[in-house]
Amino acid sequence: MRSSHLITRNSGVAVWRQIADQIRGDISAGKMASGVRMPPEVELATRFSVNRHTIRSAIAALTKEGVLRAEQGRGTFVANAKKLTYRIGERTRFSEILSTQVRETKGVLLGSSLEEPTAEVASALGMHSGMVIRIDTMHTADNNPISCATSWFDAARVPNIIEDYRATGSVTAAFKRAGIDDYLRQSTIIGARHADAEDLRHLKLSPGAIVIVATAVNVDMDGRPVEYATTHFSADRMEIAIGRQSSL
Amino acid sequence: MRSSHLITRNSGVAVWRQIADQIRGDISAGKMASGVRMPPEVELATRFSVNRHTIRSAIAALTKEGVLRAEQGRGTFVANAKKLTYRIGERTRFSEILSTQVRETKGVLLGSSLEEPTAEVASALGMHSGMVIRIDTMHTADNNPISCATSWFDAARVPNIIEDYRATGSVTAAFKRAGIDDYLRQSTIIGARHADAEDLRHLKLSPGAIVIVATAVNVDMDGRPVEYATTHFSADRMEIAIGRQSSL
DNA sequence: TAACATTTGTCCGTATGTATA
DNA sequence: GTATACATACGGACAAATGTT
Repeated sequence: MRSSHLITRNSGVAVWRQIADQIRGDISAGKMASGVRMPPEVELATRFSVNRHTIRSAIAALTKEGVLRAEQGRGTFVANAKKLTYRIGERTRFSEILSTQVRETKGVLLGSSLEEPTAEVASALGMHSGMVIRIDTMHTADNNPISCATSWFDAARVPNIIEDYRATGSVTAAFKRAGIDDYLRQSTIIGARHADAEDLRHLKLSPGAIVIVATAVNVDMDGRPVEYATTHFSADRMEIAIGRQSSL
Repeated sequence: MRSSHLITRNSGVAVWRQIADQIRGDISAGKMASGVRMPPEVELATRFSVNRHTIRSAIAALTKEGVLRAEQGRGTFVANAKKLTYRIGERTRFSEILSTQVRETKGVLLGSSLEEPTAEVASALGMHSGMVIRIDTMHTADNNPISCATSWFDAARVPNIIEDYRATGSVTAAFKRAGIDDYLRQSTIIGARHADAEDLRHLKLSPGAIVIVATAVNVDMDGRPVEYATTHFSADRMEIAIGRQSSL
């Protein structure tokens, strides 16, 4: 399809990192299945037209990330596997979406605060006065970190959301305790950027990694906004799907 | 909100490039309006905790990209502007989506071929036999490149798609000529990755840049697939929206 | 067992790029 | 602009582990 082993020099991005990014991309795009043996270092070196040591730097970085696994005398193998798919629709529930793809999902509360809403947050939540509760969370699938999020709620509407989330590890469950039995996804805006320092720490990524940023508004059954959230997904572990069915 | 002027060292990404990426991101996120004067170099240097020479390297790179504009004796100014929003729904038409945000959009045919479909393409188009036509296209908004795409079509269904696209610069218009008056977006899968060499060339990006990859299936009014396409958007110039209305 | 090819791991030195003072 | 320290990339040589003949 679309594969060019081209390296740009003097670009501020080290050659070993460009190669590592390309290999990681190929793996997470499914071009090399889990457990498959990589071509030997010398072959990769000629393919990318670089020194073997440069290939070794790239492999070392990917080994540290857990994407590859090198064995002396035998070769280097693909350790990681396929991407998860996060399907966005009217009913978007984190654990439900992934339940068919992984054994277990978990949500952890990283921090929280009661704060004055910014114009953006107030507008998204349709608020004219009052405070908002902000919670920072991190989510894992089968104990692999896949996303971290910041959510804002109207403090008057769900005053106990912090405690409820900590107890349940789920916004859906926390909403139920606050009397919000159901809610719908009103809008989602999707972008992508380099992972920042926080992303690197929470998602266990290495610098230069990419995160998909989804900014969403959830509304109750009367159409009133109840949650405004931005979620950062590791682009190597997750893709977003829209529409009725997968085409792949 | 979420802004850390944090730099990761020894990551394979030069500090000047990390700073350039961050400034470019801030600009396209709308944090600095078009035409605004940048803070002086010394201030940026203290803000990022780096040497002034390093800031100069970052600014030089962004000037070369056209994101900033340096004026003799006056200072450095933001040349570029806000992100465009690509709203995905049942009726997704490239030029219609952007018509309210830009003056003019254009589609250019980069290349085309008649080929044996891969399993992925055949499955997406619901084909069991026959050849597919592949076209590579590039799209601009007000003469700025914002996306490039590869599309596949059933050759038996739209045999003249290449000529028709070249003449009209639009899939919608080319479909009309083939008797397909209307079509709907069935599914979209969204991911993000580093720009490859082709992306860099077509979208005029610099290495390390990020592209949003949207893989879509369009169906005719009878629900039969008519187009399978993967589009690469520059993540700095575009974001994807889903749902009824923007929340921002 | 032994010899051999293959592949990863480690060491040397050298030139250039990056970042600081 | 100059000087210094470190990261990056290259070239070569050899050691260590593995599998095969």
